[in-house]
Amino acid sequence: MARTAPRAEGMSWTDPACPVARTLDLVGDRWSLLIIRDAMDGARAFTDFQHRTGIARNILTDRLRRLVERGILDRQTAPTGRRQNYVLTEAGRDLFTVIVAARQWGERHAFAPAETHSVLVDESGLPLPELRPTDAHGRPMDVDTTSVLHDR
Amino acid sequence: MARTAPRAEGMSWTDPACPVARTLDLVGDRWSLLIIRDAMDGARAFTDFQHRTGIARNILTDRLRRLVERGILDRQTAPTGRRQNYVLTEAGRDLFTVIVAARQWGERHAFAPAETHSVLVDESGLPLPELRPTDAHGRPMDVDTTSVLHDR
DNA sequence: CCAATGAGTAGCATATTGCAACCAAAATGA
DNA sequence: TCATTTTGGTTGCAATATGCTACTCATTGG
Repeated sequence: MARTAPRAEGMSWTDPACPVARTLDLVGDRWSLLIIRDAMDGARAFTDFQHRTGIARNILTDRLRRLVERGILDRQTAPTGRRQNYVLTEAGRDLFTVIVAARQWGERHAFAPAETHSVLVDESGLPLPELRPTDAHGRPMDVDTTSVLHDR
Repeated sequence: MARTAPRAEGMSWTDPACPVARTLDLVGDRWSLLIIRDAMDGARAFTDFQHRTGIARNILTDRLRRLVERGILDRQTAPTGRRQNYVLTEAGRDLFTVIVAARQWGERHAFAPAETHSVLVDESGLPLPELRPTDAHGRPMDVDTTSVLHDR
């Protein structure tokens, strides 16, 4: 599989050298990650996404088209004819880690102690442990034990 | 430290039960995560953020204010007088995992093979290994080996 | 046949962003 | 000392993006 930058022509990057900025250019709007979240949770059809997110339909049309262009969703016309299915590509499925990180941060910081929320569980029903960046030896890393090399 | 939902009054959640949606409501706009990225990389002053991101100044003013309101940045007036410093709170620093996940996805999927990009390294200069969600026993998890419990 | 569903489009109103100019206090520097 | 620059904004206006409502047009299901 050829690995190419999925930049639909005409698109320009906010900060061409920064992977964080590129990711945000591709999926960093108000709705894209929620659409991807729902795709991961089984949504396939246009109306699935519309009902789960509550997004305006013209915007949904546009976001689905952009996500397809950008190689994150694949649009397949169902054999039955008119129905369209939007399924995650490999790049889309790989956003799982980003979604999990966002989910876990939200659980820790965006809920009052008494509030309940949905939970991500493994096949035996246990919640996933918290993601943690580490160095090559498995030692936990954070903001002040890492740095960004801006050259090369 | 009291753990309260940082919802500045008047704010309403896109999907109150979903931690992903709440995270996006708090930092999911075009600029907030880039501001946080720069804060993690040493930016403190208004003009630091303005130069690194290239964001319009009125929007920067607004985003900094919102991030402070939402408990992600702390605004401190430097002893010297006029200068303001925006520093990450504990919740802000905890977004490290989200930034790392976004960065690594971008490295994998938003660059052509020949392109170069900045790199996140540990104290000995080695790039951080890739984050991977696992279950309680350390087995790698992905989209189809997990599910979201919407109740509770 | 008739109603409902799926996947959109079109037109308009509102909200959000971006740009350029302006401003005042503090620090700098000649 | 006194002008200039830096810092951290604010204001007004233009350009974009988003959302709401109504309309299509082809299938399905009964």
